[in-house]
Amino acid sequence: MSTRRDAVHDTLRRSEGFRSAQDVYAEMRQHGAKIGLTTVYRALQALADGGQVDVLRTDDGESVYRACASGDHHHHLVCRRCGHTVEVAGPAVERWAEAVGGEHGFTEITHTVEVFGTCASCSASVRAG
Amino acid sequence: MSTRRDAVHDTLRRSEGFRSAQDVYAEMRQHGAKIGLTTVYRALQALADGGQVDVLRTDDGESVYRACASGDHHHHLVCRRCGHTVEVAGPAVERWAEAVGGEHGFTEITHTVEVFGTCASCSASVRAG
DNA sequence: GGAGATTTTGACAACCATTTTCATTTTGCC
DNA sequence: GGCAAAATGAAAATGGTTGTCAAAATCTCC
Repeated sequence: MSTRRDAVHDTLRRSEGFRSAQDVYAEMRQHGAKIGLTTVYRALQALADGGQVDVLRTDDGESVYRACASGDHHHHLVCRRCGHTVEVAGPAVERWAEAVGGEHGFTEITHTVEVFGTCASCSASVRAG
Repeated sequence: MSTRRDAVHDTLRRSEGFRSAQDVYAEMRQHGAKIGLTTVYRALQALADGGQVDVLRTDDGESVYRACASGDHHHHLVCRRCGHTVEVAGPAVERWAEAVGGEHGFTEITHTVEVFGTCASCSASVRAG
């Protein structure tokens, strides 16, 4: 029903890595879109609730969003310099989390796993400095 | 040097799970401590920087702290109901993170891994109603 | 096509954890 | 004691996010 939500989703899809709400808002305005910050937040939240985008928190507490290729459960390998993100599957980690939880009598196990690093091209440009 | 920082550290040590800064502050005041919120934040930050407490972010963006028994790298199994926390080691996860990063040409790999669940006593009390 | 109900939108204000500011107090040192 | 440096904390500022509410867009039934 909402063109706005789709517009937000599209903007996200065009991005390489995770983007903040403010960021998405700024970009959309720059491209001439008539949309309010409130609506961007609402759209992002709706998309996240519907599982159409992934959310994570930066170190400084900002929520960042990404339209992922895979709808299945997966994790992220994020370049801490340029934000470039690779989706990775980790069956070993899933099993480990379940096992660890089970050992201690925990049920309804969920987990958060994110991997950060410096991607190849960023470490190259740092060396070129 | 600072009695304040120790007091904050002690308060944290007496707690079972992760506590927010506001939380620690409230508790200290309740016990008659003369301390300001600013100082609690500063102490917590210093302790975190020094690796004496672990930090993580709740879903709603609040920072929560915990004085952990182990100074070594470890992860947490947190009860999402009562906050009860178990420290767990996960050599398999460490290796997995390194491997995944390496495969994609990433260097200086770090990772965040947290496991959530409902602990045995909480699921028992839920069943009991 | 249109009146009225319903939903969506967005400018603005409110929230709230966290940080900054800065004047005061405490501490370390001689 | 006296003085400089560090620590403290009350109050104000910050900033991402959420709530409010009136205007605008959309739907619905006739």
